[in-house]
Formats: sequence, structure tokens, C-alpha cells
Amino acid sequence: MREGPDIARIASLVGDPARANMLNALMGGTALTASELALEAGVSLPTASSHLSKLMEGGLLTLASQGRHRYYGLAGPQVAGMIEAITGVAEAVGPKRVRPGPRDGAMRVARVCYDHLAGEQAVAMLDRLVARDILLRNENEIRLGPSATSHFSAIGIDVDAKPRRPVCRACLDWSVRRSHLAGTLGAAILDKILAEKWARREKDSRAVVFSPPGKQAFERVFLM
Amino acid sequence: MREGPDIARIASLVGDPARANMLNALMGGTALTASELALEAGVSLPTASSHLSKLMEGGLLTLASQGRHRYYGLAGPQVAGMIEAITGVAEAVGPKRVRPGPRDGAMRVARVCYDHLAGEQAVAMLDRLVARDILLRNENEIRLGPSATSHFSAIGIDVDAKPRRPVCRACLDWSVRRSHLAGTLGAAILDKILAEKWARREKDSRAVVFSPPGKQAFERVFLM
DNA sequence: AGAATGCTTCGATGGAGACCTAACTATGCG
DNA sequence: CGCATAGTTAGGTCTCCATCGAAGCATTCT
Repeated sequence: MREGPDIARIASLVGDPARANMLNALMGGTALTASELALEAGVSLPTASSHLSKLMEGGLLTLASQGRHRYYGLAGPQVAGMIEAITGVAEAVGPKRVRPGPRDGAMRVARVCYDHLAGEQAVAMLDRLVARDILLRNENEIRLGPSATSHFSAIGIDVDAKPRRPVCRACLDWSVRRSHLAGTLGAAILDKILAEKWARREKDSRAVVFSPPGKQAFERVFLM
Repeated sequence: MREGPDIARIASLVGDPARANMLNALMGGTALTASELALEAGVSLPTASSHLSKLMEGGLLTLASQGRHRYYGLAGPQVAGMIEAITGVAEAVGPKRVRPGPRDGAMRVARVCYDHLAGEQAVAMLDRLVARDILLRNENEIRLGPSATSHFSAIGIDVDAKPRRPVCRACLDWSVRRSHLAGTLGAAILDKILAEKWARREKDSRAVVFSPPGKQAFERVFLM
């Protein structure tokens, strides 16, 4: 029997799949709301809330209340370092990813992330929008460029509406490890993709599958 | 829902108090038998055996059978680093130990971290080696300086051997919150300290206690 | 004020796993 | 061989906690 810092307590906090998923999502560095984290973890809102209060009590998270939103973030670099260390071990001893199934491949290409598009397609889209100066990017901040209004209104998206949520937000993509576009604009684009039937959502999955003509249309609008 | 390395699996292995105690005991660097670990963990032998097979299956331990004894040890430096990282967080957020006992004081000054020295002494040593340009440090990376070979060979340590493990590595010290020296060089230095009898290991603890003349010798060689 | 949204608390349920005793296998010793 | 020590396996109990639906606050929008 030993004493010393209670390492089991901390480790068991990370040891639950739902909480691990949440922490993983927060490794992107941006704080997320309880709903977003519930989606990431694949659990209901009450369950997520319970997990979050445990993580808070364990000192692994910080909380920033803004109006009716509650943004949870990692408590600090030390916590992030710990997650990295655990991830490193998991990667090393890991059950050597069996053959990635077809779903995994589709998920990698394009999937829904809360309310916007993620995956290779989404990362490529953000890159292209920035390269064309339609969006301006500075580290993790994304703003509208001068031609944004005209460009997006041409395809039926109004970026000048003043919603509560930020129009643009960077969201770290776990498969590509680079950012894609979130925020209301990201959500509006996903809406358009689905409304135009360029792609459909895989049932019971976050994967988004483009039809061949839909893919062409998407690339013509966003990747040219 | 995410995928990626199964961090929850690894963390939950550490997240059980009995297993955490076992891992903690193994942080001393010496392999222990199942009975010894059962004692450390405060559980019965069958329970310990069950835990050990889980840790083995999780890839956190190595096993060396010798006759009817089975010696369990940490699987490697990466696992040791993970435990240290978790310990650091637990220490930081932990239920602020009421009053540090005498043994805690000794642990703070100098202790074994898997195969190298940790604690105030170790942090001071790395600081000094960097200040003298014997080691070159850049963030978390540590390299040998130009005079390293001659300096260490003068005290009987060969730094030019090419092992698989890195010669130098930074390891975050949970008590001081700054880095100390790990890697094969860190291990060799600990070996020398014990071989020269500058210090002895506290029984059943990771603490390392310097004798007065030993402390002088150590400081002459590494802290001047 | 009333409706809508974001989140937490409550209460009940089910399943996972930590634990021990007892029985079994393996190695070493006289 | 027969006994002792080291360790694992089997079987069964019990506690903990992850989970969800429903209901309750809190904040903001209209």
C-alpha cells in the first residue's frame, strides 16, 4: 500500500471511453460546449454533463460560462501533456488497427462534425477558401475576406446575418490533423451540400458520401 | 464518436488503485514478483495475478520467468514517462497533501524514476550541465554538447555507444515541475551514483538518500 | 411575458469488473 | 516421491458507475 499523488483517480477519469473521447476532442485546443462534447463522445446530454462535472472535479477541465453556453477546455498544458503521453503508449502497444473498414475510409474523406463538414474534403475546402482570400486565416482565428459576402450570396448563403454563434471557427480534424471550417458558415455549407443532394449521410454514422456528380459540383464551387 | 489509439483502454488500466500501486512500485526500476506486487497493492495473490495479466495484455509490463519466480517490470521508458505525466497531473490537482512526511521530503530531493534520477538534485544537475554547455537544450530536446564525450568519459561514462534509446531525453519532474535528464545518459549517471555509493536507495521506496561525502562528490562532479 | 435553447439534476436500471475462497498447476527441495 | 512454495484458473458475490428518460433551472430571443 502506498501513498503519494492519487494517480489512479486521474487515470480512471481518462479511462472511460466517453470521457476519453471528450478529452481527445479538446486536445484541439478550442473549448467546446457540452452539447458538442456529448456528440463527440456519442452519449446523451445528461450523461455528458455527468462526465463533465467529474472531469471538472478532477481538475482536468476549465469552464468558461458565456451566456447560456458553457465552454469546456483542457485545464492546461500539463493535462494536455499527460493525454499526449497516454496516447503515445496507446499508439505503441495499440491493437494495431485492424484493416480499416469501408466506413472508416468514408469517414476520413467526409463526415459530419456536429453541424458542419469534416474530413479531407473539408480541410481541402478551407485551404482553398483561404488561398482565394475569400476567408482570412490567422492561426486559429478565421474571418471573412472582402469578397466573402458576394461569393457566398451567389450560392445562396447569407454571411451577414448576425447570429449568436461565430460565423467562422477553426475545428481541428482528427483524421487529417489540420483544421476545417466550423461556425455558422460551416453549418450553412453543410446544409447546402445536403440540400443540393450533392451528398447524403450514411445511416447511423457520421460519414458523408458524395455522389459522383455531387462531388463535381462541390469541387466546382469550393475547390476551384 | 472517435477512433484513433485506444487511450481509454490504457488509462483505465492505470485507473484501478491496485494496478496503480503496482505500477508505482515498478517505477523504482527493479522488476518485482507477483507476491511482492500483491503486497504493494494490498490485494490477495489471485487478485494481483488477475491485474498483472491485464497489464501484460495491455502491453504495459514485461515478464521474465526465472524458475518458479516471475518477475514483472515496466515495459519501457515510454510507459514510465506516461506514469510520470499522470503523477504530475495528480500532484498538481491533487488533494494537496496535508503535511508532507519525512519520506516525502527525501522523495522530493532525489528519487529513482524508472532507471534515472529525479527530484531537485536531478533538476539542478540538468540545469548545470546545460549551463556549462556540456548538454545543449532546446525546448524538450536535449543533445550532447561538444565537450560531452570527454567530460563523461572522464568519469567513466561512454556516451558514444549507439543504443536504440535516445541518449538524452527530458523528463518532466512532478515535484519540481521542471525537467530532469532521462535517456541512457540519465540511466548511466544513476548507475554511477549507486556504484560509487554516493547514495543508497531507501528500502521499499523510490527515495534516494545521499551520504554527506557522497553528496559532496556528486556536487563536485555534476554541480560545479 | 412566453417560447426556445442549453445544460444540469433526479431516479432507476443494467452491466462490467474487482474481489475473495477454493481448487489446480508448476517448480524446487529433501 | 512427497511436501512446500509460487503462481494461475474457476466460480460466485457484490459494489460501483455509465447510461438514459424525464423533469427542472437558467439564459436569451421575440
